[in-house]
Amino acid sequence: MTDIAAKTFYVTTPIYYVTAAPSIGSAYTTVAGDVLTRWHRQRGEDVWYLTGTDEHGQKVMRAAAEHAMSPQAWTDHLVETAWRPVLETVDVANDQFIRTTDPAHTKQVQDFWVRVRESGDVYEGRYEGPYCVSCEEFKLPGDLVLDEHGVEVCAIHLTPVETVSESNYFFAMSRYTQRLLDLYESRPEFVQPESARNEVVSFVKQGLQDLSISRSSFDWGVPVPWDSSQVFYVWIDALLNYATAAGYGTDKVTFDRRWPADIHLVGKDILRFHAVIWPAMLMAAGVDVPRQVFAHGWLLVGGQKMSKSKATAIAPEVVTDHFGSDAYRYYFMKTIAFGSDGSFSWEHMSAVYTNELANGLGNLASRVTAMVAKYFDGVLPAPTAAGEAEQRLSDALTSTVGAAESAIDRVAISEAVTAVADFVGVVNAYVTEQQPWQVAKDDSDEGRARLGTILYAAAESLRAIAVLHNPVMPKAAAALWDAIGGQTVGVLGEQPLSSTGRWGQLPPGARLTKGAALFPRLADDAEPADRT
RNA sequence: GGCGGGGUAGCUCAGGUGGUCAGAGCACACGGCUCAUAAUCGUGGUGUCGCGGGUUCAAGUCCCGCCCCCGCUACCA
Repeated sequence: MTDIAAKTFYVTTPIYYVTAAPSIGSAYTTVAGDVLTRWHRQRGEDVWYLTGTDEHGQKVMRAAAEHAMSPQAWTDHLVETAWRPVLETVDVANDQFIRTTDPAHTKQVQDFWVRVRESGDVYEGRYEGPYCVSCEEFKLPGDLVLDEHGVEVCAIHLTPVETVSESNYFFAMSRYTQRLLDLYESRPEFVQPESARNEVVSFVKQGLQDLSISRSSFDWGVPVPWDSSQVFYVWIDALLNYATAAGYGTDKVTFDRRWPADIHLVGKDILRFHAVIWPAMLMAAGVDVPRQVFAHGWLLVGGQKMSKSKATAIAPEVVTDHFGSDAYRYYFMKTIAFGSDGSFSWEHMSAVYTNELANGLGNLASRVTAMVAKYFDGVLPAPTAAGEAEQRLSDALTSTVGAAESAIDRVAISEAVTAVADFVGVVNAYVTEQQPWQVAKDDSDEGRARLGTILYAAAESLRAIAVLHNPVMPKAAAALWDAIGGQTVGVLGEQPLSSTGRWGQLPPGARLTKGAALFPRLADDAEPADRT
């Protein structure tokens, strides 16, 4: 990790829009990024994990007004009471938290666009669209409904909309249509998964229009430096966070090392901004585009997309209060194929917790440490009588590590977690088949040797499981590491994943302790009535 | 309307290029074991693979038509 030449890995979450508090959906994205972060970090890479908040724009202004607060006071409040705390709720180890209201960011946004303007890709034009006088804002086609006379009216006020135009600055994005198509073509991994890539390509193939990048109808945004009557359109400011956070324009050495970002994790609702507008902006400024934009799916609750307006949004702490952060992370990472939509239900989560964590991993750790305590006074015996069964176990571990590592490389997080979970099952079966409690009845040297070998193999397997699960369940992995005397091997977080499969790392003589249950059985599995 | 994804066991889902592809996990049933968090291990699946045609010796797997669900089809984020 101190190797200066270590491979770098820069991963980002979206900058979350602070109109409300985080739900399990945003925490899902953040956890995914955290798992990738911890995984790559444990490979010895120089990882940087960025998350943060998007705080400008009309909607934030409006949300603030509804709470009788200034936009700045509102975002300060929400960031400090909700968005930063949720990182702890789901146990995320980000390196940086950027707010788009940070002066360091806004300054670079301005410089960036001055540069693009000087290169000739920004021009003044007029934005024209349907405008509702009562709402005092431009409307989108979807915001309009037809009245009984077939006239388009504002869906809120049911009054006719006017066609209004305002003077804005435009980014000549249309010039980048072909370069973007070339990008998607030459680097298929740029947008993933495949379904997301298809949508982006078909969208861009229609031909891109230029993008209005400033607004003059409100002032909660980054001021346009060459025209004080305008602020930048929120996305045009927000997307730049990924670069400004990495030192764009301020710290060349750092920026050159981190950029381009290895992966931007985004929900599929904001895919286009990241896969079309963002690379076009970077091209215009002569900056490398990121290596990958990965769109994950929706969290479905009761078969429907979770939604705040439908009151189906669930606060992460409602789940973690009951199941804990490790189980939260495990559940979402393992049961949902990353990139696909996924179902969440309290019942399913309870089942997964009980079967896989309490009865599976937790109980395995419990039975192994209990037997080492019972038969060897807590001191790990040497494996002096290893045979075919141990070889098979060791082989299973090797293939588990290989499968998990390759899955992470494909951002197939659930496959990686599943591989490790399956190995837990293999170890449980090994213990049951070897029947150490029967072997323990044999007091001969051979019997003792065999018993010691079985328990060693089981403990050594737990060692690997702790290392492999560490990126996903840091707290439980640490507790397990502690229980098997892992400190005799080293610091858990510094165990290289690549060599986890090397058998025999836990030294005989290590002290094992049966501590508290890793995942206690949960008595009351009823879903809290108030989930928001 | 166009484009893309999907409709497979009670539930959640796997099933490139057609022939052990009719599967996994959960749930359920039975059996074993007793070290362990009443945990664990083993065994058990006769499902019209959305509907109707077609191609083929052989089709969830290819072709045609149809039904249903979801996403995208640009400046809310």
